[in-house]
Amino acid sequence: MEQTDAVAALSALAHPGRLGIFRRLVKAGPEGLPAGEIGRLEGMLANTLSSNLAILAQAGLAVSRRDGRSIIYRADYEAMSSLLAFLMEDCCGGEPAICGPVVTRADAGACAPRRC
Amino acid sequence: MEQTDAVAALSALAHPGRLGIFRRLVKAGPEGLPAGEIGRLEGMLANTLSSNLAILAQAGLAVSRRDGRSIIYRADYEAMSSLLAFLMEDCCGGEPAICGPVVTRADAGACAPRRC
DNA sequence: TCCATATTTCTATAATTCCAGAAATATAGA
DNA sequence: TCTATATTTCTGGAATTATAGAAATATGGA
Repeated sequence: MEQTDAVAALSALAHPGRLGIFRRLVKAGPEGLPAGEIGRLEGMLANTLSSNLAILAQAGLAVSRRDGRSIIYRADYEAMSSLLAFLMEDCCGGEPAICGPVVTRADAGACAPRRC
Repeated sequence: MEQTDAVAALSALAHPGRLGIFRRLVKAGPEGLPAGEIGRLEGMLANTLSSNLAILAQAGLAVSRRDGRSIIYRADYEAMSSLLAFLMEDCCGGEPAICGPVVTRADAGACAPRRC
C-alpha cells in the first residue's frame, strides 16, 4: 500500500458519518447492506449518504453491487487489512514484545482468534 | 473507545505529513525520537512539525517527554490498538473465518507473532 | 547574565471538506 | 408508457484545515 492510498482510506474513515457506515458494514458481514437501509439506520439524507458511500468506495474500503433497484454495499476486509499492515510496518524495528498489542493476521501465524 | 476519539485519531493520521511522522515513531519503538530529528528525517519546518506533533498527541497517538532542550515523542501503541479494535468491533457478526485478515492481540490469545 | 539551540505559539491566507436542496438517472411493476 | 422507488449528481455557501513567516518560550552552557 502506498502512503497516498493510506491517507485516502484514513480520510474516508475520519468522519463520524462515514465511520458509522463503515462499522455498520463491518458488522453486517460480506453480504453487505442496501444503501437505503444504511441511510435509515444511520439517519442520513440520501444525497449525503450517497456521497459518503462513494468516498468509502473510492478509498477502497467499501464495494458495491446492484441488486434490482437497490445498491448493496459491503466492507472490503482486505483493504482494511492492508491499511493496518501499512500503519504498523516495521513496528518497533524488531522488538515484538513491545508492539504486541497490535498484530495483523499475516503476523499471527497459525493463531485461532476468538472472534473474527 | 468513543466514536469521537476514533474520529480524532483517524483525522490525525489522515494527513501525509502526520502519517509519515506516526509511522516513523512506530518504527522507532518505545524510546521515541526528538522532535528535531523527526523534522530532519521528514523534511518538515519546525512550526509545521510542532503543530502536527501536537495534533497526534492530542489524538492520543503520540506521547511526549522533555529531555534537556529536546522533546522526545513516541507512538502510543495502546491507543493504536484501541482504535483498531473499535474499527473491527463485532466484525462479521460472528463469522470469524471471513474477518480473519484483521485481528487484534486481544483476540489472538496466546499467539506469538513473528514480528511486532 | 548572555547566547545559542530546540520547540512552540500566533496570525493570516489559501485550500479543502461538508451539507442540504434540487434535479437527474436507473430499475421494477402496473 | 406511466408511476413509484432507489440512488446519484450538481451546486453554492459555510465551516474547517493546512501552511509559512514571525515572534515567543524554554533549556543548557559560557
